[in-house]
Amino acid sequence: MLRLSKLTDYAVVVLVRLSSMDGVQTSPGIAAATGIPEPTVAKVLKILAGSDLVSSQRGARGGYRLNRVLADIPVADVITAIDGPIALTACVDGSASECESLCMCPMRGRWDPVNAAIQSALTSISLADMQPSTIPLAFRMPAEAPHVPVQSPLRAAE
Amino acid sequence: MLRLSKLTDYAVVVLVRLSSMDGVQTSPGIAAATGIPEPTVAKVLKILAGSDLVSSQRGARGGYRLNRVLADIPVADVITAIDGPIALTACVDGSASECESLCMCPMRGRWDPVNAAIQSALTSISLADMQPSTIPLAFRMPAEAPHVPVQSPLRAAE
DNA sequence: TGTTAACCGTACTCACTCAGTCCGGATTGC
DNA sequence: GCAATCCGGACTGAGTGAGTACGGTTAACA
Repeated sequence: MLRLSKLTDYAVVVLVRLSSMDGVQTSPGIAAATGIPEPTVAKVLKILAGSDLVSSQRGARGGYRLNRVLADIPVADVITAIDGPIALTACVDGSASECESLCMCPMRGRWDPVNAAIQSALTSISLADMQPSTIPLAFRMPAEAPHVPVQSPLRAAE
Repeated sequence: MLRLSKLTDYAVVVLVRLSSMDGVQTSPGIAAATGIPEPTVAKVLKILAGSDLVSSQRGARGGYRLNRVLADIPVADVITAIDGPIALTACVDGSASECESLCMCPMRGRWDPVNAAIQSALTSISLADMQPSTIPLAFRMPAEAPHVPVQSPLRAAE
């Protein structure tokens, strides 16, 4: 499975939550609203603040505020902020030190078109496209509901 | 970083190597040619055989043989064979048991368009596109990579 | 000015996953 | 029968990431 870190998933949840209310929101408040552990929310917000996706306000009555509207935040930005540059293999980003020891690697640079395709796919989708309003079913999922994931176009890949 | 398992990387190398010669090839031979440890090559080939990408022939003078030409093998097939279904988050594939304990997750199903975009991107690229001779220069990633791929590294594998 | 509420930064631990290895068995050609 | 090769499973060590804890800093407010 192409793996995305859990923190990235959390980041999207947090950003969507931030956009749902005006003014600043505290990390405990977001944690309570989303069900994500509070220290984890704080961790995610801190990283996002470092990438200028949100801005922080310290002190009493402080909190976090979204810097841009959701439609202006491509998914690629969130993934890059949390996980670092989007690259499927170590060969593509800067950290190819390991590969240098294996100089006969015949795939050097071959993943570039794949990475480029994924990069452009992720850039073309904004967080607004992932908002509940566009797929109105899932925001309030009753606890007893049998877990029926929204039908995924990816099931064909199995 | 969007993570792809090393085995998938190896699988591409192995498949390209298989396509470069007629007849069956043994895993020790492929290991020697690619520099990948032999048990790992065997592991990759076994998985690929289970996905009908290659066929195996047991016994003396046995080995592995490519079932299709490279142009008929999309990258998505290789990734699916090695890593399982292409899905960025556990919510999308079947293994969402963990998510059931967190029923207020507002992102349920939201990753579907992202996964679909990546799936189509990966399906549109075949292994033949990753072969050394076929990469158009314009496809190279300009960003943040002082690491210029070695030209035609596949020769080293022959 | 002191208290309080919130962010900030770092370090730590635990658990999980994956790459790589090993071994015995089955199959096939000579 | 022997040798070469694939087959299948189990095991281990390393790496990584999620989550936690704690003390410090900043700013609003009474």
